[in-house]
Amino acid sequence: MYGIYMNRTITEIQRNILDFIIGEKVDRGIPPTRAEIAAHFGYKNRSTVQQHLKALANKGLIRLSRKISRGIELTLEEKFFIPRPVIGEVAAGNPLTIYPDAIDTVELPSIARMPGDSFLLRVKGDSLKDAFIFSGDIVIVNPNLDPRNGQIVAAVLEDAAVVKRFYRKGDKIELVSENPDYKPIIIERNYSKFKIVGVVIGVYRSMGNKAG
Amino acid sequence: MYGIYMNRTITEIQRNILDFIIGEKVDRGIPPTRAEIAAHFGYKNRSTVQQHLKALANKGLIRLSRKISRGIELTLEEKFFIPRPVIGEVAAGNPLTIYPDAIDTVELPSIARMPGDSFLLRVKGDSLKDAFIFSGDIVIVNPNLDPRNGQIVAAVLEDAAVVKRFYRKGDKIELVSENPDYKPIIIERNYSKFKIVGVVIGVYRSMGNKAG
DNA sequence: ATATATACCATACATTTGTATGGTAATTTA
DNA sequence: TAAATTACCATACAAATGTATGGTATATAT
Repeated sequence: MYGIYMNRTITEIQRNILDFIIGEKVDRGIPPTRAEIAAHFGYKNRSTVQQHLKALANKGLIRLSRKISRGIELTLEEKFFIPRPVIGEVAAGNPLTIYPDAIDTVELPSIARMPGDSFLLRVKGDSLKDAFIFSGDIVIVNPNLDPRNGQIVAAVLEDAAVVKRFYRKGDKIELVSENPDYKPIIIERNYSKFKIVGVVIGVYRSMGNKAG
Repeated sequence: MYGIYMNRTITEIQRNILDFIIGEKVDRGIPPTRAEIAAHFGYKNRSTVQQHLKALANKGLIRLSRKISRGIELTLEEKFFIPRPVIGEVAAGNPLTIYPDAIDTVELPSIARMPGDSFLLRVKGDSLKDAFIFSGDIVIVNPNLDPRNGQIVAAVLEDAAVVKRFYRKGDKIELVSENPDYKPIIIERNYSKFKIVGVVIGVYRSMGNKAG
């Protein structure tokens, strides 16, 4: 509509720079300066970076606030959604296999700033429906927390992953579904093929276009 | 107003500066510089700001990255949660009044980066429970979208706010609860005290400590 | 009474930062 | 073939930035 035709394809170098900017925003909380980008990629001056940034801006992927340090805004998906890898699907009902690589990406709101080592899992199954977690929801898992009784955790059990409520009972660990259709999983103390992956600290559900 | 002297508590001025930093991070995506803070509060130089920042850093509320522009890190809640104002409570059941100021803050994951003009509402009531939105959930409202039939919207009706499913039927707009206990609200075409606030694009629920 | 925290001001300075201009070279597009 | 685009380089500069020092004044704590 507006005379300028936007070429949306970006080069590999531009892609790498964009990824670096996103990574810095996510991990450090602030976008990088030209100098920081140049240092990261080994450029000897900032002009090279500036040209790549202008290219990215022309293609509509970022917006540069003039004269503002670190003034790089992401315009991905109308500035609102950022693709995040979903590293696996996790059974709220019966265990499902975790895939070695990310199975998918989900468009989390740019709200969805993940801290360094947290990750996302998509829930399959309905065993947690009484905890208001449903099939298709994205759970945010923090691997740095020790689970307390009653919290919902993600755990790996024989190369499969589950999301269930956690209870420690003496020597044993009990993983309980909220849904009475599923029986608790009881893990003995010295069972080796079991590992708590992290604590579910949040649930996100996109309301997309679908009705409900 | 000069408060009670206490080493660990922060003063009102420090609180205001902290709020401004959080707001800038949330709204603009980047923390402010000393100069920007000074301009906002009417200080004539940056040294005043620097002293307040040092006070905040001494009290553990922020961390200052030396020589890094905009290098203000929030250390709230282990860097993971950021308080966001909840501008009102919204009835999924019957309308509730919107308060002139933020009624509360909710600790969204720092994941929770909101775009400039989107906002959060906490849902009260159970009229949307069949859409899996429950009392206490935080809905993310994008005011820049035009609602389509079947989408869940936030609307203001005579100074109260509701979250309901939207249907346009000829001249009328129908706001439907998922829960059959509540009757649809029907708005005539030229009814002036009605306004669509935005489309609910996501739901976030923190899993806190509680077992629920 | 003395030390400390708060709350502003002014001045100063070495770096950093965004930005511009101009150059070389390879590649892609029209 | 000509014109862009991409991908680097070097140099330059005004403005912005973090930071420090020192001053004045008030309020609080020991």
